[in-house]
Amino acid sequence: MCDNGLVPKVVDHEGRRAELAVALWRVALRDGFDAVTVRSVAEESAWSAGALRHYFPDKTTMVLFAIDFVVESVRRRIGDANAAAGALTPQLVQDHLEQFLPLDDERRLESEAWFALVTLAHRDPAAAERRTQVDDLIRGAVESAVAALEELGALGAGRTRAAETAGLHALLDGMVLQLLARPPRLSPEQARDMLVRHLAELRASGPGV
Amino acid sequence: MCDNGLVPKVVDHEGRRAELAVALWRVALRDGFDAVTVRSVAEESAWSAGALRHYFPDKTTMVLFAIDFVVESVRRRIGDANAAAGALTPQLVQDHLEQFLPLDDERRLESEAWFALVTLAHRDPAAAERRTQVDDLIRGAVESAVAALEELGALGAGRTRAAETAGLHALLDGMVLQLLARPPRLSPEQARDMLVRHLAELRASGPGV
DNA sequence: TTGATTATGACACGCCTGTGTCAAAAAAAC
DNA sequence: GTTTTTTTGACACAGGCGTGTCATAATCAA
Repeated sequence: MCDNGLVPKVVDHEGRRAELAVALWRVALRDGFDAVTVRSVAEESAWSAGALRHYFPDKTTMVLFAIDFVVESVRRRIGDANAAAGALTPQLVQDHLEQFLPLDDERRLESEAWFALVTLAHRDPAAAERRTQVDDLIRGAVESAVAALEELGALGAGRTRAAETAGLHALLDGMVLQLLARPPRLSPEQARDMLVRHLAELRASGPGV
Repeated sequence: MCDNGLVPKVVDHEGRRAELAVALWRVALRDGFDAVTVRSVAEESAWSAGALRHYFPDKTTMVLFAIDFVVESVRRRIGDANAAAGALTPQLVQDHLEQFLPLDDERRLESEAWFALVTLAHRDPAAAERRTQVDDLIRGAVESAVAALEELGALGAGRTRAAETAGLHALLDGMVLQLLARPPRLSPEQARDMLVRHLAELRASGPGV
């Protein structure tokens, strides 16, 4: 393309995409996910609608990128926390699991993104596949939390890692849903309490032992 | 209007509305809730789009009616089961709670309706109010289940009705979400097991006792 | 049969959507 | 300044949406 040595204007495509993703989530959180259109994101980001097409071939790609963008930030945060973690303690496990609950603005955005993905997955096969990946990510984090409890000797007799992971995962999903509801059906304090109680529960022997 | 004693043609409005609601859910289950439009419901019900306006002033009213239609059928089914119930047993409590899980086609429709309501409530205040009512209905049913366990002496020491109700409600919501996922993250058998285990858990003493 | 009254549904209007097109602006090497 | 390439964004198009309008069909008492 540049056989003659001329160098064209270059822009940071990835950076621009990230900027657009942020604008998209601003719209989604303010006006609801259905208000996310090519035009609304364009206006929010102060660019023209046509310009968006130079970074995303279509709307679906844009939305999925925005979702991946958030998922990646969650992954990074969790990774950082793991790296910075000192001695394994029950409190650490609790903190680890709380990363998936919308207990502050940052995590509320992430939970909203998760919910948007769940909704989207209901009609779009591509989004459904993405949802499975995200669910696997959460499932893995929950499983490692349960494994940590086991290592700490905080997993009661008669409890299997698989069963407790599945149960805890379902509980977390439900809690997110109720924390996200407007008006909220669960306060952050109640949610934390619920998690504390559940982890304490896992300390005792399982049912039928 | 009928001063001269003439009686115009009469139709069963409520029956027609019910028929349209059924058609709406057929569309929603087959093509996704976003495929529900005035035109698609009209085609599904083999009526003209304009005809629908004679039974619902607008689309929102139609959708909310369809949701209420399902909620009412749930309420009726639960009420019938309660009336027909014999002696209070743990199995009865289990059955009662399973009514809220999408374990067969009928209850899958109901759960889909619930999920559609949750989604809708995210953007529409009227739907949000409806969602609160439905959540209260579920919450009440869960609470009465916990109360039944207490009566049966199947609620361990150190467990409060409020806390266990909230926890069980969140767990159920999460289970529904995972049962509804495609591909399902939870099989009906796993879901039933999870519920059995949770109820058995409630039999034991609570954490910290 | 007739006439009053409602039920019905075809049609069109305006809006918003995603998405192509294409001329103009911008940037960097010469 | 000139030239070449990429970036940019205004514009238009087709399609689907919710929702009004209004002539026609259907119904039943007289």
